[in-house]
Amino acid sequence: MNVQLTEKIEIIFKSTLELICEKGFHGTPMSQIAKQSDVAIGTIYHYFPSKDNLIIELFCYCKQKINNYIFSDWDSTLSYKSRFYIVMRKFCAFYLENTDMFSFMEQFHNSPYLEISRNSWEKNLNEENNIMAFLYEGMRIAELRNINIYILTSSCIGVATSFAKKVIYGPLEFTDENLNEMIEIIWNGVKQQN
Amino acid sequence: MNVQLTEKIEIIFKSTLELICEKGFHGTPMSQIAKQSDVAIGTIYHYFPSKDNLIIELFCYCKQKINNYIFSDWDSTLSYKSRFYIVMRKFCAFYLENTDMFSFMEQFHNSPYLEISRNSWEKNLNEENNIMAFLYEGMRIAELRNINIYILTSSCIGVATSFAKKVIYGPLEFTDENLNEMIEIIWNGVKQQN
Amino acid sequence: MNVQLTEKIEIIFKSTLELICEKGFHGTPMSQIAKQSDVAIGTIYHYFPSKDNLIIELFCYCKQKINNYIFSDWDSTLSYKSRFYIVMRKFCAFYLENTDMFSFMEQFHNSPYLEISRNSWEKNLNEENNIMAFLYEGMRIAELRNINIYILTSSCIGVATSFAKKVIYGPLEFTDENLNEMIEIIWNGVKQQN
Amino acid sequence: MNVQLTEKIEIIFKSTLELICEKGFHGTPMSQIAKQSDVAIGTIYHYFPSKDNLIIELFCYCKQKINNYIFSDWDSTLSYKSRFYIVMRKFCAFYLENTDMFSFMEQFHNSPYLEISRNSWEKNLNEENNIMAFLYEGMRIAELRNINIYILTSSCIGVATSFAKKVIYGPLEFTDENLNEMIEIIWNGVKQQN
DNA sequence: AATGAATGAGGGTTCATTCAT
DNA sequence: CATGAATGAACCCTCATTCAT
Repeated sequence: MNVQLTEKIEIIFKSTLELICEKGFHGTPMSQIAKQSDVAIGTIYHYFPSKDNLIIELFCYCKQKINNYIFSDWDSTLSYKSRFYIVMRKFCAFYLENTDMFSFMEQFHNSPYLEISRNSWEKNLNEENNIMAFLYEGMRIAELRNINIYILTSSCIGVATSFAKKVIYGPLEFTDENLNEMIEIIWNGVKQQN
Repeated sequence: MNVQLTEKIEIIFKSTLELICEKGFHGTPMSQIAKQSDVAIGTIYHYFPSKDNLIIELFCYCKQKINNYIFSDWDSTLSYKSRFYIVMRKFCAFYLENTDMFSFMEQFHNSPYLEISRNSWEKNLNEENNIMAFLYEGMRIAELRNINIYILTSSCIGVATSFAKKVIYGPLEFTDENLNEMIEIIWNGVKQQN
Repeated sequence: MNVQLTEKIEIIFKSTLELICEKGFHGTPMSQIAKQSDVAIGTIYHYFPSKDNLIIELFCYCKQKINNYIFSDWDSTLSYKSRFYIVMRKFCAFYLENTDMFSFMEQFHNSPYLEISRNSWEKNLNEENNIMAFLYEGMRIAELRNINIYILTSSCIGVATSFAKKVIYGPLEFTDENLNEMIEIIWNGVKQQN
Repeated sequence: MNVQLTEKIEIIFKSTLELICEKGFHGTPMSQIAKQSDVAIGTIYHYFPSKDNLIIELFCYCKQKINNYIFSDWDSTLSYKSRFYIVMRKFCAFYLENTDMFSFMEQFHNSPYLEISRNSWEKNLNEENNIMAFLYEGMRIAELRNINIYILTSSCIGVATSFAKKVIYGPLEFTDENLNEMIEIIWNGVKQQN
């Protein structure tokens, strides 16, 4: 992120998330963000040079949020499998407690913004990178099968994301049982087969 | 689909896919679709009552296409596992040979269009439902673990989709080895554990 | 009128009247006139070179219709006053039985069409001219005050038109009593004062 | 009216009147109103949510204007007949000095706008209501014949309107003599007959 | 005579952005 | 810092008209 996180900016972020979740990127004009945030349009432009920039900064903000959430209270004494379950569970939990962010992130990931803004966030740490590091570790200590890291990351995140989407939009309940089932599937798939 | 598939409409679909893939929904004005299709704007509106409708019809068209692709040449004498691999492989192959459609479908699935248009396509057969039927069969004949169908479908499709995305945008090569690796992960996750 | 009055043309006129009455000139596209008339757009253009022309011809058609209606069954043996009442009564009756035409004529009279098309209809006989002749006669035989003919015509038609409008859109009932009251007002105003 | 009457809005109103008078509602695009007003299109939309709304507000504005004009300098010590002549004379004078408004009002009264917008203006005082009150008074003090109020109002306004139209478009001169003649006609029609 | 698919200029409207206050 | 009136390019869409059949 390139903006200081003042209270006003957090309000703008929050309003933007709500509106984009409900109406999509292009159903969310700056004028409405201003109104919902209870600031003038000019004020938003004081902090963000453009709408695109606001959205990209918001993306970075969300990445940071989930990243912090997943890897807070990290207990490296736990078994790898336990930590794997925790990571996956927290990934889902975060987005299911912050469906606005989930909706936003999914829209962002599937929009031209992603490529336009790659430079802005790629170097930063992000949840995927940290998860990547965690998965590398799993391979190194032979808890995970030794395969292409991108297959590994995309599999874990892909399943978790699909799961979250089914819960949010679809007919899947967010129960411990369902969550564990899902994680088990992917764990069984990626763990070192004996 | 509610439109007859004439040659003109296929051209409009093709142009729309190309443009949306490159520029996104909202970077693709009707005027450009018309130009790329070499028809007048009015002609598009002769077939589709609105841009939204064009996009929704295109979605249905794509669903039908991939569906036909996956389940053509279906050989029910093969083992379930073999057929599972084929379904997954074809799913990926289709989208990697039709990256325009992939990009479009992903954008669509993560946009307000999905809910707006649910009625238009839900009753139709679609690839997910057929895959769903195939997964149901797997559970019935005890080749797959007996779990919530939505966890099952979203896992399979989620992983395959992530895989395709990594190939298209990212650093993953579309080799048989990588493809098999990916399918193996999910197969190991969902197959009946003995 | 410059078109032969075939059955098809009468249907087109009828549809046009209905639509314009309900939606106004510009809420009535040629495509809808075609649909309502159950003919192809091209067919309308076969008979009328343009929409403007259709509307102007329709205007002439309506003028002729009311003209014929008012001056049919003309009994020149009646007293002038009786005939005055008859003319006024028939004027109102026609439009109240043909509110589509009334709405159309009023819109037409207050639109740029009127001037554009003046040449097309001015030379033709029309109800106003006949009424004008009738009022001239009234002055000549000293039944009416001897005043500017345009004040006379516009007064008679102005009152009758306002009356009809109040009946159609407003809170006035079309009873013999009200009708006579209205005619009496204008008759008292224009008759030769003794 | 629902808009504050700033200088800018008055310019927009004035430009709109001029254009609509010359070209009609539908020959007057927003782009031309903007150009004639020397503001950007967006500025008009800043004050009026739509073209329809602009036209309806303009209607209310005109009603207020003529109302104020007719009933300013009201001298209740004058005889009823004198005041009747003044009201009628002012009604005509206003529209003949403001032919743009006359043309606009007539178009409006004969368009679907009238019904669409009835709610917007019906509760407000308006010239017709005040004229109505004045005519009620005339009946109460036995200066006017005791008849249906709607016949009364529509007669007075109908004649005056026809008169103004003949002056503006037709071959009638706006002289005191013609004006008085017209008013006399209607006065003779509505006054208490002795 | 009759059809209706095709055209594209032109309309109403939106909304990211600017800038004077 | 904050405001929000003003801007105008660009969008979606309409509809009178044409013309090949």
